[in-house]
Amino acid sequence: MSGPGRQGGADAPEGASARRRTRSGGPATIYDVADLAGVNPSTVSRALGKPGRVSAKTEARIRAAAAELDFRMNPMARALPTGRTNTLGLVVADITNPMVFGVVRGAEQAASQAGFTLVIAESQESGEAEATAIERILPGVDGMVLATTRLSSERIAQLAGQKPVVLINRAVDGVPSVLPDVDTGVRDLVAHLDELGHRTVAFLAGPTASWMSERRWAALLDAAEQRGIAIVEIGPNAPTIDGGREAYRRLRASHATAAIAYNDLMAIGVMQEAAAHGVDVPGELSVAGFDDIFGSELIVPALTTVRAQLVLAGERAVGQLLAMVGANGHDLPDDLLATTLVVRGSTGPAASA
Amino acid sequence: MSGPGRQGGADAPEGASARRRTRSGGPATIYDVADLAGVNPSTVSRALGKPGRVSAKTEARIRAAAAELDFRMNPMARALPTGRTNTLGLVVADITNPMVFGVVRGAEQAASQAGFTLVIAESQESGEAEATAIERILPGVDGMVLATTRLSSERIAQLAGQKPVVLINRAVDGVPSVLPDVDTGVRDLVAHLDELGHRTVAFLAGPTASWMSERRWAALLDAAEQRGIAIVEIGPNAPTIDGGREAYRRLRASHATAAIAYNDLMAIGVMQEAAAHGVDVPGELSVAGFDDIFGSELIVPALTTVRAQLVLAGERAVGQLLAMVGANGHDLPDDLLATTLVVRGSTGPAASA
DNA sequence: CTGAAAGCGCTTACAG
DNA sequence: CTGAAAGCGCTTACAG
Repeated sequence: MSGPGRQGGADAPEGASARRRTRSGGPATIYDVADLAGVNPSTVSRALGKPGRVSAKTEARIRAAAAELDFRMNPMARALPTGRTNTLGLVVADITNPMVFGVVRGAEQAASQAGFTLVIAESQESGEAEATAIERILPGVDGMVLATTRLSSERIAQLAGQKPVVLINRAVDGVPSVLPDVDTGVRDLVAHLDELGHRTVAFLAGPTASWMSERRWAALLDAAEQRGIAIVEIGPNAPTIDGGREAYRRLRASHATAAIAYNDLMAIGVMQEAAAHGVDVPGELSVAGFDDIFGSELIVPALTTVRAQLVLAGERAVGQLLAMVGANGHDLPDDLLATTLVVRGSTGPAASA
Repeated sequence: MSGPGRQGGADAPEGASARRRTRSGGPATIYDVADLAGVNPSTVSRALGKPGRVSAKTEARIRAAAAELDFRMNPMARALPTGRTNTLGLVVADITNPMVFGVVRGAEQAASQAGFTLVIAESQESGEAEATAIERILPGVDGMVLATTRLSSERIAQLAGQKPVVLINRAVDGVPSVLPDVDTGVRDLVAHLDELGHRTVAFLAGPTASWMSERRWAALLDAAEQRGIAIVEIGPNAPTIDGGREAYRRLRASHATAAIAYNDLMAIGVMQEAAAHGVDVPGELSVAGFDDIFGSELIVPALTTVRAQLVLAGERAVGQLLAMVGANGHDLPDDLLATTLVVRGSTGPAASA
């Protein structure tokens, strides 16, 4: 009634007029394009598939016909004979964890830039759910990146035997992975606490199945030993704000003057619980985390943390994957991702014992 | 060397022994299953496709064979004859905006619960990029949800003509959408500010193409007029922390005693800039936002905001979509999603003029 | 450079 | 209830 549209007459959108010339009335296929261009369907396939395998003028005619018909290659049909779907899978533990945002963004960008589609699945921190999600996604992808997976090494190796797999924050023999340089960041963090006079610190571990939690713990153990600092591990805990809150009591019972949480979410939980108990951070308790997620800078005091390059991790992981599926000639650096200690307000001089 | 595995002998994993019985050496197909079960491939298809169309004993035999061969239906092959991919698309403006996390999670859960795969694409706040992303994703999905799209209504209507489309935070004639009850939340927020004595407030708008920014502004205009409160719109602005920071100067120039930002991210930016200028929130300036994202509660003072039900929005959107593609019998409520004013520390009595 | 044919792994009328 | 056949929209040797 009001405004243009609805008419569908002379100036109808391309889509509408294009549809008329179609065999089935549905979207155009290479047969429709072939008809319009006056060539064999196989020639259309070649012209649109890889460039330069068809004479320039034929290709031009075909492209014109394709444009006119608003032709779009059917990815399912293409996948059948080739076995390649042009789709990559990304499975993350908890899509709600700010830590994964960076990974997802990096992965999505790298994938779409290469003309690949990204399918995403969430494991919800459960090995069961993760296995199911992978099962569902596997047949439709050319490869997948597993970020902070909770799967067993055996299962991962088995998956990697079926399709290209790249790991983020997890190492398994024979499976490529993108890993941060944990040691450097941890060493800096422990040095920082040492300088502040902390003699006993606690590590609030993540979930049992978290490889990265163990990795961080191992690095902390080394660094603390070297400096003669007492260190204890408390956990396992859920890698969430609530997990941090729940660990608070045991943390205080340990009499540690500084807490290092498996990730920023847990560190934030500890700070909230401290505030609820009237315990000053960093006056009475220093708190540090890992990752530097959105929010770590907002909380007061702002959180001291070991920053990870999450977007880069996502990018590199799909870069690797693309190389493995033969879709990419990029040179792939396989060094560890640098890690940075970001000192903010949540760490301070050790409370006098 | 160390530990089990590598042998591939008698106790080899299912996958390995299964692969032997396969025609091509690759993954099993229905033909392999048919051979093993001694039936026609079409019977395998029926048995595994829809239940109860094959005799119980045949079905049992087929399932056993399928399990033995570790058979997984090839989704591409299935999609070709049926035209259905069992995949849904989700396109979001900025995957890095905490506001989308909830949507993604809700969508992913609803989709996977229905046995659907979720493909995700990011438009990066650009209509161009969004169009490209949609183009790339469209042929492979049964339908898509567009969250906070920047596309024109015409383009959206056209898309909706090709495949099922459900909108989140956007209304277009004839296209189903999941929308929050903006008016209620806004009314409560304005009442709250009125009670605190604010006589002039500013709205920091989002991007030009944001339907929701206009919607919120319209509701604010109504509510402010009714209460005789002066209101001005400042913008457009990027819907980010930086966007909020950049709007700060114009905000202060307006002499408004309270700022309502298009979203929480912008509100946080305003608060950061206020802090940088030594302006006390809420003593000298009240600030409020929309959505209640992760982080709004962490910042100090905590942010007063109009909470949206993001996870629910994601769930409902794919619920709708599933119904449209005929994959779901759920009854679909189409009421507006309730909105809640969450009063926290960032709003207080109006600074005396 | 281009055509004609076979095949990718399923589904679905059509018979029986 | 089950088989045999055709077809979904592409790609890719194989000829010419």
